Amino acid sequence: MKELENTLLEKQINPTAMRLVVLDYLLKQTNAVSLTDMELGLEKTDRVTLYRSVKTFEEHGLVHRIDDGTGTTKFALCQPACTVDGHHDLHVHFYCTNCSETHCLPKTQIPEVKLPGGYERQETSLLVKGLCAECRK
Amino acid sequence: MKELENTLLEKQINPTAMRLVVLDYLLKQTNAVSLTDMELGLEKTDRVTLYRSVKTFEEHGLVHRIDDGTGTTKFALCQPACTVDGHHDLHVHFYCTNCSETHCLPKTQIPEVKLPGGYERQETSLLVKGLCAECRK
DNA sequence: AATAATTTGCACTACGATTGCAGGGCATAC
DNA sequence: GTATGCCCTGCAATCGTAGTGCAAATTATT
Ligand SMILES: [Mn+2]
Ligand SMILES: [Mn+2]
Ligand SMILES: [Zn+2]
Ligand SMILES: [Zn+2]
Repeated sequence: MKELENTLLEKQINPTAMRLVVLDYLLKQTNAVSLTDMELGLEKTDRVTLYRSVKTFEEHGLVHRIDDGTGTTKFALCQPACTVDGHHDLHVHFYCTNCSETHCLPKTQIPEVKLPGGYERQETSLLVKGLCAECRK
Repeated sequence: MKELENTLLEKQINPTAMRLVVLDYLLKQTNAVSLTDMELGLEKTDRVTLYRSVKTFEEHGLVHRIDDGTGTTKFALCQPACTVDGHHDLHVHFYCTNCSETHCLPKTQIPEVKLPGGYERQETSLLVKGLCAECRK
């Protein structure tokens, strides 16, 4: 698992046992996951440690947090462009109202929004709710 | 205060004393407000009653809820276009990272987003975080 | 006024997010 | 090899918001 270790090192994250496990888990997901998802998906993990692990990941540009309107924060791995300097990938997120899954749509970028005079943008997030491809079949 | 009463009646909301007070409060706000804001801004109110009042308002197209990423839901009055059939105003919301205020930007509509094949949209929300006009001065 | 329907207030529950702190692991210095 | 310090982990506990159940109060209907 040198691969995993290098991923962390590249983002200047100390590759501890716990963090390697968390990264491994995240790499296997196709949807954004909550802390509870991780807790259930991993053996013998403490919720708070998970919480702090993903927080560290987030601060180093390895994962991004997603607010899908459910009240439970979800997390997903970032595109390579993201660094410790910030998250530089402005893609749309999708929440399926049927299966309750949250997806990143990395190929769907958030369009430019022209703000009224005086406002200064720092971050933008766009969430679409609806039916995912699976649930529409 | 026939005015207030009519506003409620137009949306087919029973104009109780409590609801008139809540509507009056909302009309005076320039920002979106949380339940706690209302609770503090009004005398002698029960949080749960407020909760249910705005819920009713929301269901009848009088207010809309705003998720500004803080974890605390905010509420604001709708544009006239909204009815009991649904909220028909897709404007951008803005959260100021300095003063922590949340604004509706009714003149800034959410642009079209083309979803990948198979996805079906039901709702769209767009949140911009940054500095508001006041805080940038 | 009596009755029925709706609304309100209080108590209590649920749950995710977050903190404090003590103990464990690890690297480095001596 | 042992001591020192720093980072990481796990547990307990707290916080804050959302939400429910039910009885009492209010409002509408007859
Ligand atoms: Mn994403
Ligand atoms: Mn709004
Ligand atoms: Zn789905
Ligand atoms: Zn501001």
